[in-house]
Amino acid sequence: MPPTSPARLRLLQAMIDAIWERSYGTATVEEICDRAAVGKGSFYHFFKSKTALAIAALDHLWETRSRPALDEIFSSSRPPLARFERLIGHWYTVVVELYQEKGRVLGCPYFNLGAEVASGEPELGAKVREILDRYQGYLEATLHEANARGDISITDPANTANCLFAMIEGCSTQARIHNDPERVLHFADAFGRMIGVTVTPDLATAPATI
Amino acid sequence: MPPTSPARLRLLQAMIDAIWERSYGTATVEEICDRAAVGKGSFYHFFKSKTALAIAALDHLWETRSRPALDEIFSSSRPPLARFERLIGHWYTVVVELYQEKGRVLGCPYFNLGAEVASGEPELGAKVREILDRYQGYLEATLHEANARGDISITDPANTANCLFAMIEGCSTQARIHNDPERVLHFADAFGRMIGVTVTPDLATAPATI
DNA sequence: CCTTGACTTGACCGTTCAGTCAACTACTTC
DNA sequence: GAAGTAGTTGACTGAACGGTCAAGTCAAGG
Repeated sequence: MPPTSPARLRLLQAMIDAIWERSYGTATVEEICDRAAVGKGSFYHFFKSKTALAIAALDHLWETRSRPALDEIFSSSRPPLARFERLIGHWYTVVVELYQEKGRVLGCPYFNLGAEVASGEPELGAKVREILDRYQGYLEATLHEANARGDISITDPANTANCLFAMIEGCSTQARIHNDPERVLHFADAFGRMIGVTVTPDLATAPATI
Repeated sequence: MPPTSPARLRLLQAMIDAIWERSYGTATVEEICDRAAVGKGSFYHFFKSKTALAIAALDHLWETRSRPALDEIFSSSRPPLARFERLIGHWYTVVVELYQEKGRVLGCPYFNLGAEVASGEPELGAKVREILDRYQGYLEATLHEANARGDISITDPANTANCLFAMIEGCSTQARIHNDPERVLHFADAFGRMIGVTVTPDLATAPATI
C-alpha cells in the first residue's frame, strides 16, 4: 500500500471533492468510487472505512495544498501585515476559481466538515480540530510578529487570531450558503479595523490552492 | 391538521433537536418519530417529506424562539449599543444553558444546516437564507440607528453587519467544533473594535431562547 | 347509535447503504 | 516460469433508509 498509488490518490481526491461539493454525510462510498473510477473492493483495500478515508483525505489536502499555500503566504520574507493582505487575496482567488469550475462557492472543507461531525465521529472531529488549530496558528504568530515590530498594538493576540479566523470562516460559510463569491472579500475592511490598520487584499497571480 | 396539534409540535421540536444535536443528514425519520413518541404514519400525515418537516421546523423555531428573543434584545427601548451588548450576553447564556443540558455546544442551527445543505435541498437552503437575512437585518438596522445618533461612525453598515454576523456565527461554529462554550464570548472584544467602541457583554437574567 | 373524519399505528415495500469476499490481473523476484 | 505480492473487481449481504398503506381509535355531530 504505497501511499502514492494512483487509485489511492484518486480516492483521496474524490473524498475531498465530495466533502467540499456536498457534505460528508451525503457522500456515499459508491459515489466516491465512481468519482475515482475505482471498484469498491479497491476502496476497502486501501482504507478500512469511509471515516478512515475522510481522515486520510483531510491530511492529504492539508499536506499537499493548504500547508504549502500557507507557508508561501506567511513566508517570513513578507512583512507581517502584507501576509494578511496576501491571505485575503489568495482566499478570494481560490474561491472564485472553484466557483468558475464547479458553479458553486464551496467554503472551507475543514470548517464545514467540523460543524457537521462535531457530535458523532470523534476521530474525524479531532483531525479537523488539529488542522484548524494549525491554520489559526499562522494568524497568531503573525500578530505576535507585527506586534513586536510595532506595526500594530494588540493586547491579546491569541484571542484576536481566534476572532479573525472566525470571521474568515464565517464569511466563507456565508459565501457558501448564499453561493456568492463576493462575500469572501467583505471581511477585508473589517479585518483591518479589528487590528487597527488598513488591509488591502493582495490579488497576486497565485498558485491555485487553499 | 391544526398547526397546534401536540403530535405535530413534538415532531417540529424533535426535528430541531436532531438538527441541532447531530445534523440534518444523519437525522432519520425513525429517530425523529422516536424522539417525538409518534408513529411513522403520523409523521407522513402531517408532513409530506423529511425536507418539508425541516422547513416547517425552521419556521417554527424562528417564530417561537428566535424572533421573540431578537425583538426583545433589539427593542427600541434599549439604546443601540446596549442592544449589541445584550445580544452577546444572551447568545452566551443560551449556549451555556444548552451545554449544561445536552453536554455539548450546539452552535447556530440555521448556520450549521445552511452549510450542510448549500448544495442539494434548494428549498431548505432558501428557508435558511431567508432566516439568516432577517437575523442580520437586526444588526444592520441597529448600526444605522447608532450611526444616526452619532454613537459610532460606520461608512458601510450593510457590510459591517455582514462581517459582525460572520464573526458571531464563526465563533459559534468554532465553539461547536471544539465543544467549548467560552469561545462564544471571545468575540465581544473584537466586536467592539470593529465598530470602534467598547462592548461589554450584558449577561442579564434572560429568557432561554436563541 | 351511527356516521364522519382527523389522527394514529406499525408492518411492509423497494431502494440504498457500508462493508465483505472470492476470484482475477499484472508486476516483480528468483 | 513458478511463486509471491500488490492492486483490482463487482456481485453479494444484512442492515437501515424514506416512504406507503390498510387497519384501526376516538371524539364530535346528528
